[in-house]
Amino acid sequence: MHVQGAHPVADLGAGPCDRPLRADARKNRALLLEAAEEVFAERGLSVPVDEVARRACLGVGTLYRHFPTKEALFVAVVAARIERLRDESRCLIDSDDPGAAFFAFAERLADEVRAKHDLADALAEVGIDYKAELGGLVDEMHRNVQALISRAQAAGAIRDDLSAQELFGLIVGSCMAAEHQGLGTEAQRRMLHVVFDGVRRHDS
Amino acid sequence: MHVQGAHPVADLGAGPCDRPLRADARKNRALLLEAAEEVFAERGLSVPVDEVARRACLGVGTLYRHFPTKEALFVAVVAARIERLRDESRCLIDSDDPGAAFFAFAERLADEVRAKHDLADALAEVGIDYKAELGGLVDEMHRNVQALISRAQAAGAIRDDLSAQELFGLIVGSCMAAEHQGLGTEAQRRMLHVVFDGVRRHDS
Amino acid sequence: MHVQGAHPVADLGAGPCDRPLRADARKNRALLLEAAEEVFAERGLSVPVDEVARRACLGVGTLYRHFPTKEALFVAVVAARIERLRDESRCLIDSDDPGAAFFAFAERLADEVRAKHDLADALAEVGIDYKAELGGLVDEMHRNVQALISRAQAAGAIRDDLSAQELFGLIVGSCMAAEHQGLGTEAQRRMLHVVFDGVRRHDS
Amino acid sequence: MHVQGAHPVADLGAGPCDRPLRADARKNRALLLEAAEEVFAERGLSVPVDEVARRACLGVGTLYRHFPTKEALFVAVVAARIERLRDESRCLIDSDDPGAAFFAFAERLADEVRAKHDLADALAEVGIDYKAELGGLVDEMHRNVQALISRAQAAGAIRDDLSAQELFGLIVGSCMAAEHQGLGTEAQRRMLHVVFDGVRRHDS
DNA sequence: GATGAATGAGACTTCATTCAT
DNA sequence: AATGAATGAAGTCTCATTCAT
Repeated sequence: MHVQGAHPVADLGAGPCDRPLRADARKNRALLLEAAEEVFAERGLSVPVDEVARRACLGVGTLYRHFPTKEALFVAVVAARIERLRDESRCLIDSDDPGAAFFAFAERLADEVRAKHDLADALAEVGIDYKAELGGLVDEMHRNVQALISRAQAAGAIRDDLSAQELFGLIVGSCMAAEHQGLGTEAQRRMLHVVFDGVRRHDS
Repeated sequence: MHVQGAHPVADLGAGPCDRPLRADARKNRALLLEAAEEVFAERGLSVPVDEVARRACLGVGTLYRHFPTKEALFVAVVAARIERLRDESRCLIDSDDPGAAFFAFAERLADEVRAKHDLADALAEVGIDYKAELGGLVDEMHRNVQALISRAQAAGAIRDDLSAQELFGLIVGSCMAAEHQGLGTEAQRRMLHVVFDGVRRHDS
Repeated sequence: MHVQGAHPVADLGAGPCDRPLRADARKNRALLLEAAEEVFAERGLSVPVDEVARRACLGVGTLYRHFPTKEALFVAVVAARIERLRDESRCLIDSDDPGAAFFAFAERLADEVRAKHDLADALAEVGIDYKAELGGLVDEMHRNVQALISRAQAAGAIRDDLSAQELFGLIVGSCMAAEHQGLGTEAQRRMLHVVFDGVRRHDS
Repeated sequence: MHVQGAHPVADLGAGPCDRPLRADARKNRALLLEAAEEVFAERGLSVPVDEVARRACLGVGTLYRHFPTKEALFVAVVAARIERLRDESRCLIDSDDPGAAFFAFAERLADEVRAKHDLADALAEVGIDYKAELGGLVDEMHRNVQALISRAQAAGAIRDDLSAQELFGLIVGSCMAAEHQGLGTEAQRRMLHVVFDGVRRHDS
């Protein structure tokens, strides 16, 4: 899933550390990130940090050694997800079928959002608060997605007036709402297809 | 706790009440609801209740006399909004142009959601948590909207596979996401039109 | 002990409140201040605020309603003491025997400091951090003391090169140190008299 | 815990050690003491131990190997300073001019205290808490200072009712207070001279 | 009925100390 | 012996809710 080298999760929020983290520390960091992702997804951003620590079977202190703030932890969770999407979008850019590539990514984005409502909040809030902190990561992903869009538009597969931001808004928003309303998979699928149909080129 | 008929949470001056509150009490209740709507819209659901009381120029005690719980206050705010939408949808049902009526309501819903992010959360969460508490109110509104949809479908204006819930999800979701991302009015408008295009009948 | 009207303790840190505090609230505020004075004196500034609250037989919440911050509480304690000294110094200004008045105040200051080592810290720190917060209070007291000094100097009772600040430093410092070293009353008295002798006019 | 002779806490390179630490260990111990002295002086006793370790470019673990407790580290810092003063006072005892020797030491003590507010706290608290732990060190210094005082008294240079403890109290206290009040060097000098004048023999 | 003071559980965060590497 | 990651008790502060005035 991680396409290129090293420790892609660790390069955000950890600051510039000369030597890589010790083996156990890296494992714990990953445990914490995983636990946080789960817990935030299950119970929203208002869960106490102690809960995250407990889920990771670690002390709060450890959590705070890795993430100096609850917000930092959250940002790191979001960053990990954005990284995944960035990498996946990059892989799709060179596809032979730009339309298919576009919709594949859109589906993938929807998958990621579904059942993970904090990413929804997160991506939604990224545009406002976290853009600074997530640095170029969001921009990179946006550039990739914009490329997917442009190529799909050039191929005549989708409408011309659509930006990456709007695409994110539509998909994230619909999934988020669907989930909050407790709609079943079927209804979610229909909603997504309404969006897809809206995105497709019309001759109206 | 609810003593008399119908939808006791919502009657803030709309319909005639079986045993009406004293004049000043009713005024205070209205003040509180108004303040709560404002404050929740501005700062989200996490504002302290004291803030709501202060905005209404009343003591917390008074607030708690009218609403036994912060949640109850919130439900009442949501209820008031749903009532408005219910009434507006009812008025549109008998329109001569079902397609136009449908889109008019959809625009109206989007207006209501825009810049009121708590209603977004609220409507979104209604499907899950508050359905019970909001009693038939949501159902009524849904029935009205379903009627709008059916008539628009019969008139060939919109696609056949669309339920009221999905419509809500799409509109609420896109507005909510647009707002959170800080997108401008123009982008929001484009997103909404993507949804509208998706909702329209296609011959694909 | 309070020379002029009303509630001299409450007019610091409470902000401008139109109507005076309710009777019980004022009582509790006083209880808290008293408890804080005691507890700080006994165990230094590092006591948990909970301890202060417990001593006052009140909840922490109440403490925080009256003093928004641990520091604010501390400032209020200091303020109460400075008020006392300000008032006492004012009373001594018009004495017929400026030298005696000066030494009387100096003794009084020493009494206040002795066995209250937080005032020591407090007065000491006033010059740096709290000057802003204690507003004119410290200045008022300093002006009074400066007047005492000037009159005593004019009367030839004390040396010419002495400012109020230095006087405070000498007295507070010696008492504080004496107390910390666990010196007995006798030694403290001797130290104070060394200072007094140093302060007196010499013909050297 | 203290295995061999005399004043085991203080031997950081001063005297010959019965079973000397390995060269690097001794260097680390010295680094830590130096760092602690600096850091405590700059930021007070409340600095985290990690800060001391970082300043010494060592791990906390190393710190704890040398000093079993934060308090132990602090005691060691104080001990080092007291040793210096002890040695200096010893050198002055045989001076030809006991009065000058006395005031020289007093100035020296003031220098040591000035701008090192932890020694102030430390020396002040020595009398209470650390006396036991610092073993005979303080006593030795006190004996030396007492000798200085006695000789100066015999020479008629200073008043007869002055003990070493009181001298310390006066000097430490005035410097400490001066520093806390943020008084400039000039005011500090004046305060010290008031004390000196008080200490001198008067024929009053 | 209205007021706002009181309450205290619980949130986030720090830091002295221990222990695996 | 050195390192720095882990620990968790304890501290400050918030806020939903109750209750005396």
